[in-house]
Amino acid sequence: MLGTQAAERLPMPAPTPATSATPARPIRRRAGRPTAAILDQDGITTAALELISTKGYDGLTMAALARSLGVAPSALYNHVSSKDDVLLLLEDHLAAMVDVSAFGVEPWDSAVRKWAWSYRDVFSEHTPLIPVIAVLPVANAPKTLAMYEAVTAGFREAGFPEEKIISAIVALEAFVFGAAYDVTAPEDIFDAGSLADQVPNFTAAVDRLALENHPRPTDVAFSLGLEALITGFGALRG
Amino acid sequence: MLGTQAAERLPMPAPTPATSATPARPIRRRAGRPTAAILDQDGITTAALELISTKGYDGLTMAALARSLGVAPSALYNHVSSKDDVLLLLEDHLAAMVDVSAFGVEPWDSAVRKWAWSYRDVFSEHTPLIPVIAVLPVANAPKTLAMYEAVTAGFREAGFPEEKIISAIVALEAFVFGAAYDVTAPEDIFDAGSLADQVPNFTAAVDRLALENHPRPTDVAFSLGLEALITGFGALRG
DNA sequence: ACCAATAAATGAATGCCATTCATTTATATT
DNA sequence: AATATAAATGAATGGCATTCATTTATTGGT
Repeated sequence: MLGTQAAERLPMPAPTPATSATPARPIRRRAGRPTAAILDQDGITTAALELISTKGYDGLTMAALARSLGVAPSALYNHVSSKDDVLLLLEDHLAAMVDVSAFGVEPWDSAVRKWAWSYRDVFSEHTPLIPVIAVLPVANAPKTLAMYEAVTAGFREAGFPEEKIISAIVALEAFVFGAAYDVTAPEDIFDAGSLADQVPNFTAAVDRLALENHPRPTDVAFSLGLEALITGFGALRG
Repeated sequence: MLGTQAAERLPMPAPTPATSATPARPIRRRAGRPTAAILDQDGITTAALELISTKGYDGLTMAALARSLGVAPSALYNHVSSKDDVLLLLEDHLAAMVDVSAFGVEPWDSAVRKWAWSYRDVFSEHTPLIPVIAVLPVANAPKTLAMYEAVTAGFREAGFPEEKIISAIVALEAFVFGAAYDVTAPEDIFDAGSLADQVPNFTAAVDRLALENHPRPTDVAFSLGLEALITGFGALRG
């Protein structure tokens, strides 16, 4: 789907008739306004996601992005103001993938649970966006705003005191973002190595957790914290 | 101009390692092993912190760091393997500033409270380190390890079930890191701007919180979440 | 139907960045 | 005394985001 969309935007033959069926890279297009616009923000977002999924965030450079779209790097700047702007587009796209469907339908606690888990899952694959989100005014991210609206409405309907709704969402979000980082941590992150004998309590606790043989320790920690937050916040409802 | 080191233009003498009697403004040092080593990891860490406090993390470049120490950029690589290595040194230095003194002295809940608040306060000034911490094996960070040891011991002494200690700490840490980002957010981050009428519940909740007129909304959210976590985890103690 | 303005592309800079490398030389080791 | 090592220098290297002058097809006004 991604490749298809990008390919459809490629002008087939402009100066020299191209015989190749799949001109993935080096079409030489002459400068000047093309018959139809090649780029737009949706296409850039889609191409960026595709690039990230294959090359990771290290591979997301303006040059690589332009190349995947069959365009010169400078052409991108007619549609985004900076690379941060691209990250903003990505963030808003991903916000729309977070599951808020249970709010107003299921009980408050299970709606929060679904939201938080999906929120964490979506952004654990995109942690480089988190520093951007933290500083991003929501006014520039309509889908993110829509997510907040759904969650806020769910809290209100559940009888949450109005003046605490935003604080509770912010706290849950903080936990979600931190937990998203935790997902990316290497398995042996808590291996103390040669210093193990200097931290006996810590080493024992790490070993003890390993004995439980959980498939994903990060999920255990997330569940533990999330349930505590849900229980604590649930008590605030009137 | 490119070749001449800018040490002469330094407005203030660089913080030099205690072991070095090197003049603050070396005019032109010839290549080769100096009488006494100019650089070491402590000096690099101190200079990096100073640089960050004046120029921010954007100003923390290997070139700027070298300049503040009065050496060539390449000299740094005799003492650190990469810029990420510098960030690691910073992280470990900061971990030692986190307050774990209450564990084993005060009741468990107030010890956790003090730890979490100071942890957040320390790293809210250093959020660019958070992505590094998340992937950093603790074996390379002795002071960080010492912090974990103190916290783990405190949990055990408080009667926390051994197999849940690490998960609880990980969850608390996730919340702390996320909250550290939140501290850096601009005040008007939740201003929906022209889209306000499309998100009435959200806008109302934001306005309602503003009515409370708290000095720092971020602190209200942090307190709300932290107290829920402390209450929830406290119930796990045997 | 012309003509000016605009939008959207090109490619060639620009300047910054982390990192590497050959070289130098004072000190430490044998 | 000879040699090895540690720690510095300065000159690349390659990658990066971004800017700018230029080109040209389309649009909108008269």
